[in-house]
Amino acid sequence: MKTIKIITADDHPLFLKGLRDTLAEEPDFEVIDLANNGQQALEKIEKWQPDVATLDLDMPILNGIEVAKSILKNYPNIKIILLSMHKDTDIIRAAMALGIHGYVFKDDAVNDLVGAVRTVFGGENYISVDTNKKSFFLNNDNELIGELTKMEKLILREIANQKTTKQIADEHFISTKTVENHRANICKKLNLHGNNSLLKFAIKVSDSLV
Amino acid sequence: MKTIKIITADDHPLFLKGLRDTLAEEPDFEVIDLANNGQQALEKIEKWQPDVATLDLDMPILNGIEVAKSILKNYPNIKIILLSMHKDTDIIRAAMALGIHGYVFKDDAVNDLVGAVRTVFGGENYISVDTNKKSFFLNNDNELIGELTKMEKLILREIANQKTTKQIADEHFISTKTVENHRANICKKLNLHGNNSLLKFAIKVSDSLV
DNA sequence: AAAAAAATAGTGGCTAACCCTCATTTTTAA
DNA sequence: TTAAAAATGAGGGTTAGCCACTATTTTTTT
Repeated sequence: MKTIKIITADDHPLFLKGLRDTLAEEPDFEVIDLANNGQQALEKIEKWQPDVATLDLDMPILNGIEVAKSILKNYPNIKIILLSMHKDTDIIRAAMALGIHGYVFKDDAVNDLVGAVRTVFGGENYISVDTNKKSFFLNNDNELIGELTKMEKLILREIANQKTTKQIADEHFISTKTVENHRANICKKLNLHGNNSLLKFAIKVSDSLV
Repeated sequence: MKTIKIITADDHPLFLKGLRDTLAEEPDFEVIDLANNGQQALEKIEKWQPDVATLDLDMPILNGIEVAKSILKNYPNIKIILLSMHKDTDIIRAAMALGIHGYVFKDDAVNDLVGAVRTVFGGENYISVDTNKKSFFLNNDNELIGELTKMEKLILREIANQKTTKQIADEHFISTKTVENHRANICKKLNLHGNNSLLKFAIKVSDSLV
């Protein structure tokens, strides 16, 4: 039986140990290397070419999304599972839109991770949520953030960085009205409505905006 | 040789597993029970009367500080080690002032926890020293949050959950004006000014709100 | 070169959040 | 059992973001 080669990255040593031990309990899994941050994860994944990489979302230097982007682009055969504290639909949607294969909540990791590794290794996607929610995500074809233009992404990042419309306008030498138009267009594309909805969204997905 | 009896509490199963495994590797340590939240921790500590209890700071129902207070008051012989993500000097100072015996950063837990258990069991206090780690974890948001009243914390949580003033008012059967007053008082206590500053803050620290 | 998309800028209206002040009742603590 | 703290409620004002339009210039694509 072929073993599934895995590389695991997390910046909390104890969590990393827990992940490694959980995975190592499976006889057909082989944790070939570990990483403490995104940069190291990228290097080790490129060096070892594992079957599956499990990446923490919040890591120093490079976060999980940034590592995933690079891997997905250069090594499309390597399956990526993202681990996160956040059970946030918007972040999950953004991650899956990037082409990440699995999304596991850290709270559920001890139960779900082994299944997630087998699932993505088999070529399917895995999201650890209640089944009713799962179907919603898998059927959702909206690429959302991916549909934004360069300027719209820039402004979304600025909003996530707590900038006001006026600040953004001043710093980029454009009219506040232009910024407002971009805001409106972003809201339309992302189906956001109501008071401060864009600000809320921007802050929530700020990890995913690179 | 007498074994050191330990109870460990953490709301993240994988972290809890990591802690248990780390402690269980020591031949003279005995992890007699585990807990997933503060309430359970309190019950199990009272039931088993361990030598040492390691408590996560951020746990649902009761946080580590609250559990520690109760234990220290009723069972002064049980040693308490607090585990936290936050390298916040004010929190550490507050914890040690309460009479807590050890304070270990989760980042360093895999290296420091065994030593911490031996040290506090021997009757001394233990604080895991900041090695070369990232200083951006040092923020005083949590200290400020501690000064909020129950109602203010509740409303801050609701704001972090994307609720509007009207929604909060309706769901708790109080006037929107009351909610607005609480918002204003929270802003004062936290030194927040300007448009949507409270919303931004609430979303930012939503992980720390227990 | 023409068409499409993106970036630019504006008018005007609306609402939620912020900000200040004040007052009453309830709960907690000294 | 008082005094302090917390929770409740309100008036009145400012502002930033949302919303629905229209319109010109620049860039990209076909």
